Amino acid sequence: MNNVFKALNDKTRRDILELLKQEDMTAGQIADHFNFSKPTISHHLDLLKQAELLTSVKKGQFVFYSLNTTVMDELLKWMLQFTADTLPLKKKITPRYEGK
Amino acid sequence: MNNVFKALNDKTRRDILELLKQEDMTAGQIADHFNFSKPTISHHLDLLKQAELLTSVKKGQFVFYSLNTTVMDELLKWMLQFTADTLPLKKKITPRYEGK
DNA sequence: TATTTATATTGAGAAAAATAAAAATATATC
DNA sequence: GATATATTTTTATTTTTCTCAATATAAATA
Repeated sequence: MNNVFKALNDKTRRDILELLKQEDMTAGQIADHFNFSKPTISHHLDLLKQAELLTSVKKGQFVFYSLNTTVMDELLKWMLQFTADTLPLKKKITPRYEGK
Repeated sequence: MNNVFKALNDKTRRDILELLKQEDMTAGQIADHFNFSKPTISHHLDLLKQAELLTSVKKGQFVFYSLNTTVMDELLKWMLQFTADTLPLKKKITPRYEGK
């Protein structure tokens, strides 16, 4: 769980995800969209893979990256506990102390 | 947006959110749930506030913290673009290269 | 009123972790 | 063998996390 937030806690990595939303791409193609060196992008891709937000398949000399939506689905579930609709039973302590 | 992931990228801070899911609590009550010093928890609370995941109200000598669900709602929306259901139009490049 | 007690935050500094890039390495293609 | 693609390793810098000490503010009490 921690790995996911760590992976998402970076604009470049979120942009990579947005890129791959449209189509699968090679590491090189992805790197071409950014002003970072290829090793840097490679590192970002690695973090996204560690978080299982991406999968990769090697085809010859290329490595194709694809979105893996299952982790996002899990994250979504986690997040749903904190939405307004899911918290109607919440005890509100604060009002009790408002008298003073 | 970046602040939210930064704030969520820590187990302690996520645990704080889970605590406040049940009821509002003072900084001290929150700190009592962890094996960290009060200043440490205070810093975590500050980060959560910066990310607008929490609100705080001072009542006398106490500071009550509450969940703020609106940011989670926004995050949820962002995340929905990456779920399987939302990506049916995706161009799949990979298969094209599978021949070799 | 002055002083003590309770709650909470702020700031300084140290240890640990993350970030970015260059250089080196690995692997596949021509 | 030479070239292209991609990752790994190394290194320097920055950021994060944590605690201690000090500060701020409110409440209780002598």
